[in-house]
Amino acid sequence: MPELAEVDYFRRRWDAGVGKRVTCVAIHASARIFRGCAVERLARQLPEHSLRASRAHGKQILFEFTGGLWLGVHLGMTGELRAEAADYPPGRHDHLVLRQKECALVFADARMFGRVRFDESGDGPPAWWRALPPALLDAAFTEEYLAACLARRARSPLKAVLLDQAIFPGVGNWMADEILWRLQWHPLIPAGTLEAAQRRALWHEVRWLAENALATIGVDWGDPPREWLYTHRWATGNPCPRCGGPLSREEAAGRTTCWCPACQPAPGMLAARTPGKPRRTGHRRETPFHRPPR
DNA sequence: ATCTCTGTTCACAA
DNA sequence: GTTGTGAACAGAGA
Repeated sequence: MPELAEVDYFRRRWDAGVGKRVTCVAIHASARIFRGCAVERLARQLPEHSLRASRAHGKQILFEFTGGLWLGVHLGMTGELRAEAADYPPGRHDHLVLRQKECALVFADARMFGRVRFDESGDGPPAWWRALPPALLDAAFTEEYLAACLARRARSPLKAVLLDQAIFPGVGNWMADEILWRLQWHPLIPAGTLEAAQRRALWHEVRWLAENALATIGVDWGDPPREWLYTHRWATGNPCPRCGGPLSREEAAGRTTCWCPACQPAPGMLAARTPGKPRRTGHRRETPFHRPPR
């Protein structure tokens, strides 16, 4: 479920516990989400320490505690973070519960593709966090950097490259499809065929979508504007919000991919075209739609 | 019963 | 070194 904006939404669910002390920790110690994690250390060290702050980077989340303790969270496919009442009784999939006097911070994950890390790296974030590539909205995510990444994956379909977390941290299946649809490029065009102007258009589109997804989904789990592909991409044959033609859904780069055959012609027929000005539709959300998490 | 899914990793092939 | 494929992980919902 979670991509960049959803991840940030879930990260903020735990803001309820910032500045507050952890009294005890409840854990499903053998749950798969703790693979490679020092669970016993986590359960022993966290109590009596306070949650200080959190940050997100793509699909990764990092919680900082006093005492130089760090909790890393990846939500996988079905992970979620919630703040519940202090006396909340953990459910079957609530694998990690940090109890505080005021509330209970819960990490739940039915399928357990997610992951929890625990580090005692002191003042600075753990090594794995510092090794993350430039975030999409970071100043280091430059057009030149992007060009170098595309060159390295020149023969891969662009859809596959967009899903590469080492290049586009936080982009998942729906964001990749949204970006391609907005650019009117077919998902299978090779990343190396983009010309300079097209690489620039891609750079702009990626940043635009990251910002605007954070501003809609990231804030309150609201649906993105109807002008986006997002709300239409779930069923084959739904009308393309740009041209009204039927949308296609097929597997590409190992994932179900939705695109408009009319707006995004196949690679053999027409190479990726350069849009004049990047489209700027859907800035505002006309019909606020609030859906509770889960 | 069967299929799908907003993710990642690993083994293996070319 | 790059790229593609399939399996595996594990559960819920249609």
